[in-house]
Amino acid sequence: MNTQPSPSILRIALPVPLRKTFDYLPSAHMPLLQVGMRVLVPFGRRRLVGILIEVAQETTCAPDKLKPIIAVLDETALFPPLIFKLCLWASHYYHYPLGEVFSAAMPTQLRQGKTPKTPDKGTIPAHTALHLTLNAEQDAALKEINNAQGFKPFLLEGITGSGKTEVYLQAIARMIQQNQQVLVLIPEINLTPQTVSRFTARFKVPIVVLHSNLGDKDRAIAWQSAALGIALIVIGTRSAIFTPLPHLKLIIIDEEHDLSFKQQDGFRYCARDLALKRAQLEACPIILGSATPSFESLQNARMGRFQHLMITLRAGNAQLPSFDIIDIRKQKLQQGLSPLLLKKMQYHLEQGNQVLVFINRRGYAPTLICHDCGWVAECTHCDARLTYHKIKNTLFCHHCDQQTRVPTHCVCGSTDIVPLGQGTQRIEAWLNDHLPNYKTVRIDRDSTRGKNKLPQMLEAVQQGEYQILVGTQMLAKGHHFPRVTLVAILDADQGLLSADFRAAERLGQLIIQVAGRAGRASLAGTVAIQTHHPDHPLLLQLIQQGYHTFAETALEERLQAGLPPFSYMALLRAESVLEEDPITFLQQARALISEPTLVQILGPIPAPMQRKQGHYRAHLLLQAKTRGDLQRLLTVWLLQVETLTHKGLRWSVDIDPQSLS
DNA sequence: AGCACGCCGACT
DNA sequence: GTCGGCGTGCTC
Repeated sequence: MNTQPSPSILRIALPVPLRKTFDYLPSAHMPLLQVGMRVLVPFGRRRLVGILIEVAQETTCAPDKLKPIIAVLDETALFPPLIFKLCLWASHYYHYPLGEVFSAAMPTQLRQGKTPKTPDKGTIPAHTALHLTLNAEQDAALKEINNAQGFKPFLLEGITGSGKTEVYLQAIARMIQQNQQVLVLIPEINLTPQTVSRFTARFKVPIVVLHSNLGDKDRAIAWQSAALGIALIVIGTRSAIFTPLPHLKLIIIDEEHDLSFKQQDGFRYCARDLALKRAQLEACPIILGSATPSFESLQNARMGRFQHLMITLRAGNAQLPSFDIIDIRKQKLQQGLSPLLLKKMQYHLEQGNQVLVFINRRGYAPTLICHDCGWVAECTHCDARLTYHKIKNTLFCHHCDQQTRVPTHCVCGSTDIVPLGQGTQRIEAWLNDHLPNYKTVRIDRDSTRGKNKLPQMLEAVQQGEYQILVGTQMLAKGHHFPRVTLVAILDADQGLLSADFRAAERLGQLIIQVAGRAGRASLAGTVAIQTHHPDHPLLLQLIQQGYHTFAETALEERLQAGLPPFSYMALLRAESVLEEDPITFLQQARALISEPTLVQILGPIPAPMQRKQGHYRAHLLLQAKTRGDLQRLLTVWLLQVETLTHKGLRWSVDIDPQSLS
């Protein structure tokens, strides 16, 4: 196509799943234009809000196709240059259409073209700066952070209870004294109340919180308050990484290993990685904090790309928990609990302490089976068994939320249909029956649904209303149970045996995180781990030498196997209601790659759970020794993949996939 | 992704 | 004769 000279061309990124921008003409009365402004444009029969990318002098588009824009929606760029650059970078890195990246980067109301309201200035009372005394390690870490000039990433590895938060707080205090802004990213909504109250109690400065439960209106106001420099501290989940902050001088990623920093659909960005890019653009320090750092971050620290700060002592006089491996081979288990574990539980309960029972499976039983013929209840939309929930006497699919009545008869005519395996509900019920003198509370997604349910339950636990806590992952995240002296991990084997190369890393993180709930204050804690593999070397290393040594060994295995973080992956995912289509599509996509290439291509293969929510899924995995090799291939290849048309087929690229399912 | 246009089956 | 199924194709 010829390049046509033209007076002025407005290049616009639009929220459509196309890897291109669209050119428009200015309208009659045009205010001063800035890149990063929102504009309203005609697009087919619709009107869309887009972002001005460039004012160009020429276009490859046929002149008769060009339409004038309808309106300019901002007086100044909604995306200041730095966030603009971050979005451009993210679009390239994650191979996601630029207009959709911008769309994801702003609050819903602004996406809809509404004008942001100017928030109140907010009163800024004098700082309070009542700090706790730091121990030598905390103090050394803080000094390093305070001395940082320009872009500088820190990995703050501190065991649970070591007072990482106090280090953050004092680093923040210094920034806000100078009227600078700080961005704090946290993993989960559940953590928000505790973290926020800890910050608000300490700092008498405007703080805004950005999380998914915020209404559209409140979110837009909070965002604007940050963008105008009114809020000095911004605490948010994943998407807060895109908030403009004119005086940003420090970024903190708390629990940096947490998977929720990676968006698992659509624009599959990792907020932790974007935060590193942002800190680089902002030329400011960034702290990645965790008791159980991701292997990626540990490797970055080993390579000297991150400065590694370690806190190995617990704050105060709190003692570290001790670990007990319970060999459950040949043991007679009662609802997954071994006699030895029960004995331990009873002992701790008799001492007047609390016990936490961790099982990563909600519901009553993960399977419902016919005792006469072996039939099991399966989801009609997924390749998965249905989980029996006794409380609602219903079968649920945990992958698509399908809900089914519990059958009274099997197809074979038998009425002997029984639950198989254990979930939180079953353990809870069994403990209520067998330890009736102690009150059990169940904490999982089902029991904590509803506003304030979780905080209320946690409060009741603190008050000592319950002696036994049964729950899932939720229990591993951030909440402190000072009176818990025994943590029981009912089944460590799944993590040891899984085919996923990240399973060991996840298990190590989980065990250490759950263990961190116990043994606070002056009460020593014990962690009991039930397993059929009591001699597993990684498990032994984890409990005998700690997470760090465990991770070093596991990283060595990754190196030998050429797996991340020693190689880089991209996953092309495809799904369709037709069984053959995803594989066919991926075969065609693969054929578009001119081999030989430095990128290793694996597949296509059916996804681990081939059918999910009525869709058949398949994967094509790309792996390379360097990011550059992978990125170069993706950039040209995906434009070709985009031209493949398949009715009803949906595909997406996942850069640095965290889960290969 | 929307939202058209477009060409084949059962309804007033 | 029309309403409507979703297959294909375009959007500056």
